[in-house]
Amino acid sequence: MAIKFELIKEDKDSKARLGKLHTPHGIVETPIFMPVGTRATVKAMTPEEVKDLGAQIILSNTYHLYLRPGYELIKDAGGLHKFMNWDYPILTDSGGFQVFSLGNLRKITEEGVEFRSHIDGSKHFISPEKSIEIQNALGADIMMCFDECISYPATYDYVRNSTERTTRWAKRCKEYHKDWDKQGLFGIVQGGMYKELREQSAKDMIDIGFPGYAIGGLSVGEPKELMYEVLDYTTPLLPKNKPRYNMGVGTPDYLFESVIRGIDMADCVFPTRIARNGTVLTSHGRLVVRNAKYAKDLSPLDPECDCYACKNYTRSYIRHLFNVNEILGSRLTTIHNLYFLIKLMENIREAIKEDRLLEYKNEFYEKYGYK
RNA sequence: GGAGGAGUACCCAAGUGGCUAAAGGGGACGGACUGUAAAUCCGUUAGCUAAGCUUUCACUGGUUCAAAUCCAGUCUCCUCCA
Repeated sequence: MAIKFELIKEDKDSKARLGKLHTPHGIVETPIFMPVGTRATVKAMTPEEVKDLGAQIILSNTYHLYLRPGYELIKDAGGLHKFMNWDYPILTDSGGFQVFSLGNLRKITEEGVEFRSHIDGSKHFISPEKSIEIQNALGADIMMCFDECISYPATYDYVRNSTERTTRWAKRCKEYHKDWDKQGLFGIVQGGMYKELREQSAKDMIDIGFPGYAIGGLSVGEPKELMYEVLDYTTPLLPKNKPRYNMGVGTPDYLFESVIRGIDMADCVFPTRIARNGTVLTSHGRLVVRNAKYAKDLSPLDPECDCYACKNYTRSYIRHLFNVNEILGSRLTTIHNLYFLIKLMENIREAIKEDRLLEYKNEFYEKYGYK
């Protein structure tokens, strides 16, 4: 089996876990934050930089790579790892999120999803089998089942029908995938914000059986308390000896709250996206570095940070770069934000190890300015 | 000296009697961003005691119920001819 999860320790005050995720391209320490590199690149970063920031695994995307450059090209290039020069673990999303994000550009049927390309409007059809075929060609260590990420709010009937279909699709994904020594495949629990449907979905996914389970359909616009509530009752349903992945969360509070509820993995475009838009995460909260008030501020983005950007550059300089639309601005803020979350997860792992996660969380929240 | 053209908000620029505190860009300022249709998107950008009121389209005066828009004069700039 390509994917093995080693549970090292459980936190005494919460459901947090410390673990090691074994993959064909190395071991990932959990809980982990995974930077997103949708189009075979973590935007603005070289893979070497991503690695130097401490990233252990990155995400990429089936739908985007299928459209461009095409999965056969990547297969011929020796797979995604080789193609993008990243020799560490990769997880590919199935295209399921695009069923959500592409809105009226897609049509869902039992067979699969018809997409209108967001690039040129051309029609494409992705079924569970097709998604796995593409992901097999890409060769990521961890593949995701093709699912529908349901938007919020959604009616009970819609969620039930969609979730049941996601379950049928998961079976088809599992059946289609052959080489389990080379690549793992995770199931995705859906069920919207309905407890009963989450429970059913979790049970169904476990019955099908995967080396890891994700909780999908969260962080789609629902109030955060609702997300925490869903995590509260969904996470404990998942097997202890398998990794649990909360898809699409990446603010510090979401990460803390997920980990505390027993989540091992998370990914998010948040740090890289807001970085390119001129916002950074700091130990004292978010800071919009392109704001005028930093024009003459010669301090680093975060005085308590020892990332490359903070060690070498000032807010004033980085604001200037944004002001004149120089690409280095985005690069520096991206470096900082990724480092910030990677370091945060490192601290979280350390805190779990020392049984002081909740203390650490409280300290962090207070300083960051949460609540 | 002669002929023609132009002066609009921070900048460029549309508008040539009422629906114009004035289109559209840019800039500036602020906000959003959560399995990436994103180096994107949204909002504000004359002043105020902001419902409303007051002062604006080079300047001065005039015509009109009503003027950025019409008329007269003045100033400034541009092009061409001497």
